[in-house]
Amino acid sequence: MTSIMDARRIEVLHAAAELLALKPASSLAEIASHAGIGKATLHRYFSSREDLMLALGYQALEMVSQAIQNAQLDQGSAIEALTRVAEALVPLGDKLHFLLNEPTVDTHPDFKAAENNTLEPLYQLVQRGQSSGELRSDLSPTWILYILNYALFATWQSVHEGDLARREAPAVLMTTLFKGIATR
Amino acid sequence: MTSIMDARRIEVLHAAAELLALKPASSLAEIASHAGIGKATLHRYFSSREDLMLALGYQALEMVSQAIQNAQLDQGSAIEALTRVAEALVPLGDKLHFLLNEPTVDTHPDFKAAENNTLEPLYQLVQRGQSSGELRSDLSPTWILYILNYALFATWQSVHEGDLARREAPAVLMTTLFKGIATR
DNA sequence: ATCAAGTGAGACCATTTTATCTCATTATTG
DNA sequence: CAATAATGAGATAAAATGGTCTCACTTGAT
Repeated sequence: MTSIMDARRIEVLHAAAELLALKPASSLAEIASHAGIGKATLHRYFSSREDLMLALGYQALEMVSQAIQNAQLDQGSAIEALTRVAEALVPLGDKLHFLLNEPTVDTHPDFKAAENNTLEPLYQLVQRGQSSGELRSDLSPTWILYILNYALFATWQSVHEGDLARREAPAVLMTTLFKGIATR
Repeated sequence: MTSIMDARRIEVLHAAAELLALKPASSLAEIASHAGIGKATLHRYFSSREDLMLALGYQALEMVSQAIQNAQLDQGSAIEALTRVAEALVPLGDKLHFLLNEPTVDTHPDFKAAENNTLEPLYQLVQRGQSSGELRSDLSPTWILYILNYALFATWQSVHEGDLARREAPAVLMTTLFKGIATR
């Protein structure tokens, strides 16, 4: 009973994320319509807009978490591991895009903590890269994660805008991130 | 008469940009209040919300344009020139931040053109850097401008969040951008 | 000092959006 | 097949917001 509802909720969340990526100011009516359900049903799943947004946020975190697990961060060099995560994350742009803009989500107290929690493995990966000498040690891990995050957004936007081919996007992202834009 | 009103308008715009950077969904009442004026007066300056947002966008472009002119892009190496622009742009974070999220502004037809227009010198600077061999030629200038833009946002956010000292922000930004996060 | 212009506070209306509720219809389950 | 649960469409209320207007008050120019 709840399991089937959970499955349905997830479908709705994906539809919502998809629409919000295109139009961040979508109303609940639009979201329901885009998900192929009625307003009433949407409210049965998520009691308020904030509730929906929060669920959306946690779902996004869950997807990132999955990507991180699949990437097997402890295998191979730190750079290889980072590349694997990035490659897994780039296609998720649509579903993660709203995380940047939506104030509802990142002002919520618990959410920040959850976010830090799921990003923790990445943090440790960066530290491993610094210890092994692969990554610059004169940059703080926090800053490196920041720039990784925003570079991902740049990639998504660029692909969405048509300035960057989807196939080569991850490679361009990684070489830019690792080697920079200057010739050595 | 109009000149004094123009001056007042500009003050209001700065206050509005400041507030919107903190809370992108601010109502007109909040904006007016934060600017220290009444709702009615705000409407006397800007006849509608869209009007205000657009003025905000053009003001932001104007500030960027000024920064570009002051940076004397044709002087010295491309890297030096880029560094000068970035240093000028970093402190303007608050005023430019909303440019990323606000749909009102970047969907407007004329605005995109104006934006491309004021960014044109930067585009040429990047091309100069590629010709002189300072910047990688296997990256498209468009992509380089994208990543520069988002790296700036990362810097603003990072400074705002307290993770990066304002003084060293430009240097960190530029070395990350030019040399990347990997050890050569 | 006087007069005109501009301003602020808030009432007011129209519109949009969230949220609740009802009810007929459809699925589901036993 | 029958009973029960879930759904969709829409009516409705409640809240928020954009935009207009009035009016008393301040400011500044003459």
